[in-house]
Amino acid sequence: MGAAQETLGEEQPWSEVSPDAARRLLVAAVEAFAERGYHATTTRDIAGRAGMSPAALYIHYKTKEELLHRISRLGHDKALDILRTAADGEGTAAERLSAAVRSFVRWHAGHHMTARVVQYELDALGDEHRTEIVALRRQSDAAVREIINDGVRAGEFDVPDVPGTTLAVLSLCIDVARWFNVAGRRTPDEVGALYADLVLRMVGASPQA
Amino acid sequence: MGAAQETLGEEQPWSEVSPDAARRLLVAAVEAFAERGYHATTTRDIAGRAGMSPAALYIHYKTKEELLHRISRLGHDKALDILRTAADGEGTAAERLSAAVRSFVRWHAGHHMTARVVQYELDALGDEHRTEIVALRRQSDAAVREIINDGVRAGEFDVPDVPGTTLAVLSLCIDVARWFNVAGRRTPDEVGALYADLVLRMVGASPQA
DNA sequence: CCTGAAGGTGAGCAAGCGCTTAGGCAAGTG
DNA sequence: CACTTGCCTAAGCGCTTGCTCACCTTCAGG
Repeated sequence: MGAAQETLGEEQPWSEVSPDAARRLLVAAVEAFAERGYHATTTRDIAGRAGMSPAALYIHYKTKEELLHRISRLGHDKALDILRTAADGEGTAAERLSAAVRSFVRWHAGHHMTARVVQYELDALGDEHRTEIVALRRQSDAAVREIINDGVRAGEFDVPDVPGTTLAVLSLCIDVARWFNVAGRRTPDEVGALYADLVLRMVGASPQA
Repeated sequence: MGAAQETLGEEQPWSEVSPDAARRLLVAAVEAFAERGYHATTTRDIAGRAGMSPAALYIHYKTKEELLHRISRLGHDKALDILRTAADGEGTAAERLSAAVRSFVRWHAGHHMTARVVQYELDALGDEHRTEIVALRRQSDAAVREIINDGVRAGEFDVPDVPGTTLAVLSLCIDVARWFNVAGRRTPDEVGALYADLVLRMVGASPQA
């Protein structure tokens, strides 16, 4: 029940965050936000999980909202990077779409705590921070739509409604963060494989691309 | 920005809730919870939207959590009713699955405020109330799995992983409540039709069932 | 050995929270 | 008429919240 066990699925070291105390606070915040939601989490809880006094938080972050923003920004950067890598990769549209869904889903399952905060606490952000993040999300949407459009143009896919299908594919992947449970029966890899297959069916790709 | 405009998409009268003051409070709570989340909503806000003093809330509901529970219970009852009606209906498995997805999605889009509260504020419930609601959700899962199993048995569907696909179908539909926007380009009917088609593809039904 | 920056603490403030209480008013009943 | 009942409010209690402030410790550089 402690932080250590809960974090097993999240081997990511958040290595880009320094100094060490700031990273420990950020990791603690991810856990707390994921478990109870942003608004139900107190700054005392975050500081306590990081083994510090409540005041220590404000040495490294101006406000509680800035902590959320940092998490959201890093998470969206990572998510967008995953999708762009797949979109810009080699291979047929089906192969790239499959790879995109597989790695995107694997990230959402393997880092489901981070992903939950990233995907479901968007409107806890302040106005400026939210518009910044929304811009990143539009880029994610564009990356997926790009692959699907390629597939349609190449005759690989049969998609009557490209924007709608793009939305559905992303929605399907994102919602993994809501239901995925480390104690469940499926590994992130298995869910990724299942979802890649389902998405190829959604776009009408010939089976087993 | 007032309550009236926001509620346009939700013509549902919550007719099962009486007396009138209790219903007004419940509608106000749905709006507030959907916009800001359960924890970020204050009892003063709810009472204010209903045109009452903060104390009036406690004449009709014991706690703020009881309000959430009532909303969640009514919403889950409605959602389960939609799925069971489709599952128990006439026609091929493809027709029943299509009808289930279409009406389930239409409800999530048309009542997206209620649905958002119902689907995304589950762990704000107290322990007892949550287990009660989780039981209802398992029944929803069973209803969808039943249709898919029927289709597989009849040779209509090609589904390698029935539990996983069931989960994905429900997940896809539920997430509509997160992104659907009344100001957006799509009507609930259009989203329902699109999603019914996508789901039939996911289960490998022959096109246009 | 002194100094100043960096990183931490304990105590606590102002504001806002969920919820309670005492009491008021209108309608229905003997 | 008196009295009860149902619904509502004004005031406010006890507590928690995000955040601040005065102060302490550690340690590198001159």
